[in-house]
Amino acid sequence: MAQREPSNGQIAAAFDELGDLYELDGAIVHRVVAYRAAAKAVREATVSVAGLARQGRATDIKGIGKTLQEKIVDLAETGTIPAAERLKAKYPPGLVELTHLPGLGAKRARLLHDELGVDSVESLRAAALAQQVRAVKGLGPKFEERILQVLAEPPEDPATRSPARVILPRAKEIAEEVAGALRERAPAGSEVLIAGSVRRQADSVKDLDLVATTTAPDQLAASLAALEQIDSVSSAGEAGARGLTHAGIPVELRIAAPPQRGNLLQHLTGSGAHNAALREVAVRAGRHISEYGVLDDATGVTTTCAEEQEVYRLAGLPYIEPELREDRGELQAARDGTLPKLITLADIRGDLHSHTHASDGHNTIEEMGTAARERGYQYFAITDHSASHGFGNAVSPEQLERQIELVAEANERVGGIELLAGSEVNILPDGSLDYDDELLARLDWVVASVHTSFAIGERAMTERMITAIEHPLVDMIAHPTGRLIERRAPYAVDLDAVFEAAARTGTLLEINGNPDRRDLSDSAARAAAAAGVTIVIDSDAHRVRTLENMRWGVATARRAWLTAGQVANTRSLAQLRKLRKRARRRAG
DNA sequence: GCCGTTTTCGGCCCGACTGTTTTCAGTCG
Repeated sequence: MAQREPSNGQIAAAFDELGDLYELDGAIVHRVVAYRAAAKAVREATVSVAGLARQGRATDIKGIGKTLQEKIVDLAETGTIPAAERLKAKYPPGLVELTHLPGLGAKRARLLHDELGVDSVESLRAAALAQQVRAVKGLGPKFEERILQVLAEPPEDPATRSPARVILPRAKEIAEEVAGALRERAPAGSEVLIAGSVRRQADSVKDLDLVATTTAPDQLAASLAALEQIDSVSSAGEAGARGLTHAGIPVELRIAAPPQRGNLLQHLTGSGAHNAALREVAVRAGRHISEYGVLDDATGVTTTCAEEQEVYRLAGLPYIEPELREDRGELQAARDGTLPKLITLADIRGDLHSHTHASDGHNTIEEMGTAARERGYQYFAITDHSASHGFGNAVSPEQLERQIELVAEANERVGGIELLAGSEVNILPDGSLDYDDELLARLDWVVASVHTSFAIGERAMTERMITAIEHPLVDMIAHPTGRLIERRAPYAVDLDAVFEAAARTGTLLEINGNPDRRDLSDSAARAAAAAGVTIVIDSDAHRVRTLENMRWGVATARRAWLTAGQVANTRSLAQLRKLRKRARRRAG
């Protein structure tokens, strides 16, 4: 193959762009929506969609049909999509950019183009300043003013439309502060609940959604402006209020009468795609779901629901957990009765990835072990970095031997929990490890992971990972894709091949609970489990406080549809030990 | 352009807000 395969990100971007172009061209909205849905599906895919398309299997992905599969093949073989080239010749790139401005969409961009020859941010600004925009039929002075305001907005380029997303713990913390402050100001009996992507426990969040029930809606909505977390409020009434935190995160507060609490909570929890799909299911059953109730076609009666369960029941479905509401097959599973019983934090019986001040952690073995015991764990692995970590405080082989003794001593002193002597060993670029086998064989728990040389290319990285996975003494691979949420993309690696090797060898793959990582991701962990891989959820704690990160790993596991049975560290230590490769080998 | 407990054709959520309108179109979530 002469040409490098387009990445999933590149394919998704091409579909988003093609959607924008078709929208400018006046295509029916469903076609445009189909492109955007396909872009999202490709972006979430864990394997090379270009590779799938070449084999004719991209249509297995929901949202990709024969036409889009052909376009992916075109993109892979020629570097472009003919339809996109044709449309790009028709509409200048600046025009597409205009459709991303707030308040402007395809229709108005096209109108400005046809009437005034506007084809860029610059020419739009000039037309608005010359008061030509207000003269266009259908537009007016208010719209023109708004345009100038939008174009003047510092500091970001208004055309990039990329509001910073906040990782989940930060978003959750602010949401809880705002909700708590609202509760304090609300009359007795009021309720303030967190909805939206925070409730779905997404990797990151772009706005905060709150649902309140109260007897004094005007008063509650007005009180949002008075909160110390809130910078400004753009609207407030009995239906709710919208504001901006000092960190620039939009907050939407919606208020319902108590009997409609379930309808509004369901609506505002989303996701948008889940709600749209749920409402389609309901329509087929002759019902119409909105945030106000469920309208029955046959009787003309709208039923309100105090609880979300009731909304789903009226759609003919069992309750669906918030973490599953991403339109990733949950409605089908609900109908078929195959929704998983999701793992919870309470199912976790041990943590198998942690650091002490022997490497880059901040507490002693004893402090970490005691804190783990206080969390109710039965076992806890100390896995400091190996010799070639490269970020200081590397543990030499001699130091690791000493560490094994220290863990054994701490185990005596702490009591009530089994401390395991382990290591997080570097996977070198050729797939080898940086301790010798004799030393590794003495450890209770061997974690291997990549910390250097991320950009060696997909083939080399895949071979590197598989070599480590096939190592008989490696129990688990930590943070298998190296991603950092909102900061660093996963390194190029063939996850299908990694999952196959892990399943074949009985090597466990981690969901790392560090909220910047959550690696494997939800969709990758789901694919891994489907491939027969057993998952471990860890905190990767570097101090006592971050043992708490286990919860973000569990959140990702829930979004990955995982049950307790698919996660190794929900088992007793005796059962966990039987899972280890070396035990399986002995058992034959 | 996708998809199938009605379907290989004919559908494809629901409502708020804004600004332009005189009954609605466009945009947004």
